Amino acid sequence: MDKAQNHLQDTESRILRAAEKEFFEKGYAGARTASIAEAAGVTHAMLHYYFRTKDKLFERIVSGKIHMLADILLSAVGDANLPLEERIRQGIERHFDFISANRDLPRFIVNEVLSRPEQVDAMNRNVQSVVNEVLDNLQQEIDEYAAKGLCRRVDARMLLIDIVSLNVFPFMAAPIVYGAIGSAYGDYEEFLARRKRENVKTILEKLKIH
Amino acid sequence: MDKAQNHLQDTESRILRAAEKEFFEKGYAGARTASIAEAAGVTHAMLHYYFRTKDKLFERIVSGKIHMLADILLSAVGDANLPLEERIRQGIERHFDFISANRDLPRFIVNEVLSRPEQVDAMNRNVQSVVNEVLDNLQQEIDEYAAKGLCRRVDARMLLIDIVSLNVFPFMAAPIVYGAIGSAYGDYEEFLARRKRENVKTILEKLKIH
DNA sequence: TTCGCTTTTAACAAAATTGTTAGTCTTATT
DNA sequence: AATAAGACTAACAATTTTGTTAAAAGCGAA
Repeated sequence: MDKAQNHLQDTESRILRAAEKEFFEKGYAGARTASIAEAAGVTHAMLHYYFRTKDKLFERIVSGKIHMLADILLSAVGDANLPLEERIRQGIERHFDFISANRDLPRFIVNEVLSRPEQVDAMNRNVQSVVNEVLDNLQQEIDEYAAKGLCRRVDARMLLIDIVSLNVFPFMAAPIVYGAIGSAYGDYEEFLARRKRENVKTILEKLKIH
Repeated sequence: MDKAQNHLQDTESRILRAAEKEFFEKGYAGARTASIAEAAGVTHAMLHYYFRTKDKLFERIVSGKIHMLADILLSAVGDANLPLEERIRQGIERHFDFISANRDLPRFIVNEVLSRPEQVDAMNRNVQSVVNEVLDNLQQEIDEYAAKGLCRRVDARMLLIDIVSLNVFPFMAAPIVYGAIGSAYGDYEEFLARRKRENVKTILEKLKIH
């Protein structure tokens, strides 16, 4: 061990965990450094000792989350040996499951990251190349299938926006979407399972030749 | 006139306009009453004179916006004489145009309203009855068409969630969606026009019998 | 004009919030 | 054990932010 280890977890990571929770729930402006320290079970000054300022602590959280986004995009690409339809189904489901496992991440990104132009730039720089690569491959595969008459020649970029929109929005607006409509399908988890199937169906329908 | 009219606009509405802008841009926690007063061109104390507290001013803005949501839903219902497909197309387009004309409204609602449970309840109470009425009518019409073999028997509730998701998400996440993908289609307005057509197509595809 | 009401101002008060600092405690190493 | 480095605490300072208040100014009606 290159560091002294405290009983349960070291102070720095306790602060980070508490900070993530606070920033996710209240946003940057609404978050209080004192609340973070209290939730982490440390004195207020420790937060400044480890991270200097509220801003630097926030940046640290954000940069971790931005990396998650690139990761999930790549991991959703899936197995190149599968037939196109199956790959797309798998991609949609993996993306949906990721959002489901990180339910307040989209709102955090949209609210806190997108309102800071510098971070939008950083994010686009990080994401754009991998997105374009994924999209170019997908488009090529769609075109090949279409040439053989196996699917329609749809636009891969539009398809990606469709998928992300369908998967993400119901989580972001969950209290209204479920409150006003979704509750007709049972409890929240049942509703989500239904949405997941529906989204796969919606997207595959666009590809299918009838 | 029952009130003295100042040169351009009375103080109260100038504060309201400035407040809406500030709350939309920075959220409740990030908004500063001093900035609002300055932007409105009045002294800081006037804000408290007219609205007592920052909170009451915020509630006033929110309640106006919640009413807009119910209105657009109803106005998107459209002309009952049109054939089903045309009505749905019109509904999607009207909804899209409304969001396009109020581009930061969705983010405001999701960020600021959905994080306050009392307001979510208020909103659901306001919206739920009209949503259910609209949905019941739509479902009935879909079923009639389906019985005649004119369309597929799709679930109206799922369809509504699809429409709202497809229309709203690209606006909420505009900086990434356009920055990473959309810019391939030209300028932002061109991209939006393309998205609008694409969304109509996606939804109608779900209904179509091939 | 004078009276009474609303609107506006400037200064102030109270609380909250971020950040600092001087000094103490702990711990590993020699 | 002595030392030095890092971890930690408590108290404090500076600023920001919301909200108040007492008095002044504006304005219509009697």
